[in-house]
Amino acid sequence: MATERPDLAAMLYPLVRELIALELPVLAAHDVSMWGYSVLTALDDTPVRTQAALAEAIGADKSRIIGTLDELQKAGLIERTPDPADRRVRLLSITPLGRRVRRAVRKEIQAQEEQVLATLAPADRKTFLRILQQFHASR
Amino acid sequence: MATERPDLAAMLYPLVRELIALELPVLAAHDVSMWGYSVLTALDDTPVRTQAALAEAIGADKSRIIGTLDELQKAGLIERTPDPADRRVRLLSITPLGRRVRRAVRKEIQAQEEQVLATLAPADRKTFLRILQQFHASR
DNA sequence: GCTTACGATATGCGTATGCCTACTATTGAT
DNA sequence: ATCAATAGTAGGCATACGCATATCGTAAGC
Repeated sequence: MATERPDLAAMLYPLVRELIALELPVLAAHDVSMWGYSVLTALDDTPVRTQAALAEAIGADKSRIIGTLDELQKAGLIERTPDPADRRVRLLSITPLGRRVRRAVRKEIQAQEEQVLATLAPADRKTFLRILQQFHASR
Repeated sequence: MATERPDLAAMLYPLVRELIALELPVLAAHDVSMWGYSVLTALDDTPVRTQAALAEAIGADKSRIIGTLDELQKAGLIERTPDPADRRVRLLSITPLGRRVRRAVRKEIQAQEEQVLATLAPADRKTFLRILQQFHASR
């Protein structure tokens, strides 16, 4: 049976808070919002998609995502092209600039994350990352 | 060097979202808010404290925590007694009822968490929990 | 052709958040 | 005795969120 321990959320939430605090300055330096970065990440990993599908994929609200897309488009980081096959649909794609920004941001963010990961023993660090990727891939 | 991987927050946040979704019905069933549960947990683990210290401990706003304390007090889950030594201070303590509620909630929450933890191999599960507790204890 | 369904968009509502100010009672130092 | 600092409390303000609804153009089945 389980040993006495705090709830998972109680342990994870402060960690996430700390990680977000580490991310914010990086995002601000690149003029990208959290949602914007989330969109760039999703588009870089999976090229085209409808906006509704994108919203669902990143856990955002379908109607609230539009301002984010507007900003990204205006900054030249993504493109919204009407689908010739279904003119209701806007095909989303990341631009080369968007890709560069996304990767630069990710690199800096992961550098910040070292402050957290460095506290783990090498074997633990490896296991931890593997488990998280497993969770991430399975949902 | 680091293998290509999503950001920690990108992997952790969906997980936390899922865990919170599992918690909410449990909390609702016991008529306790998330902040309320957070307060009960803090007080059960460390008996007395001033409200300001409590707020800081659970990462809440000093002024926004008051409604939560009012509710908990009204429900008989905590007590606020003036400190005889410094009458500005209200000493906070969890009541026996509060303790029972907190522990019942935690038990049910951790039962829900099994849906997440059960996907891990036994060794991974053990390591994962150990790492999280390590993070949790270190901040 | 007409009706129904769907994608993108805009907007409103209720609520929660972080941050900040102000007020009262009380303390502690001068 | 006076004054600055502190704990708890209350409230305002700007922002963000999830949820719901409405509109408009388009698509597809009948």
